[in-house]
Amino acid sequence: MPSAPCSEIPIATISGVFLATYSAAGLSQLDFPESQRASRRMVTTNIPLAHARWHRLATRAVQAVVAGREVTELPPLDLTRGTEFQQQVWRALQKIPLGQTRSYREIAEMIGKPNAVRAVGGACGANPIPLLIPCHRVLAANRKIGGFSGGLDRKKSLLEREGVQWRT
DNA sequence: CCACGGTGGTAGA
DNA sequence: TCTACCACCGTGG
Repeated sequence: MPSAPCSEIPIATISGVFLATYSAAGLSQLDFPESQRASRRMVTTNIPLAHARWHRLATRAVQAVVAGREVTELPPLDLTRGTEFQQQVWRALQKIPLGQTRSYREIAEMIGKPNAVRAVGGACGANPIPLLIPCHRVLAANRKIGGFSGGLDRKKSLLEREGVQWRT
């Protein structure tokens, strides 16, 4: 029995070609078009049926977020690569509705660690599935843009499409 | 250990 | 408002 390999499959959007990675448990990673990983992508052949099914959902979901539309259905997300703390943060991020934002402090409070504010920032930066785990909807407490590992320009355009305002 | 963040709150100019 | 300074805490080396 071959151990289940990961599939890497591109997702074409109006903002470039992302790269989705699937494990046996679900979507495990999403890379930005300009990332090394996305540009060096190998074409995965013999894609398992489960991965193909998840990919259809992931494709629609990524295209929706990029366009500022509501996500209807997500594939299962495999977050097991993260630490316990990171997984808590990532789950909290998933609760932020389209068009809304939270501060790093509010996320820290949501997971019951009100003082772990900076660590929350770190966990956001380690988010393996940006867009679908909407770390772009986290702003600084003063309502300024904050940071974004995928590039601030991308964060800004995502927020713009969702109709979110921030302070310059 | 130590150093480093996608922070936040305070103080003073 | 802007700057400087520091407490805070999870990660990775």
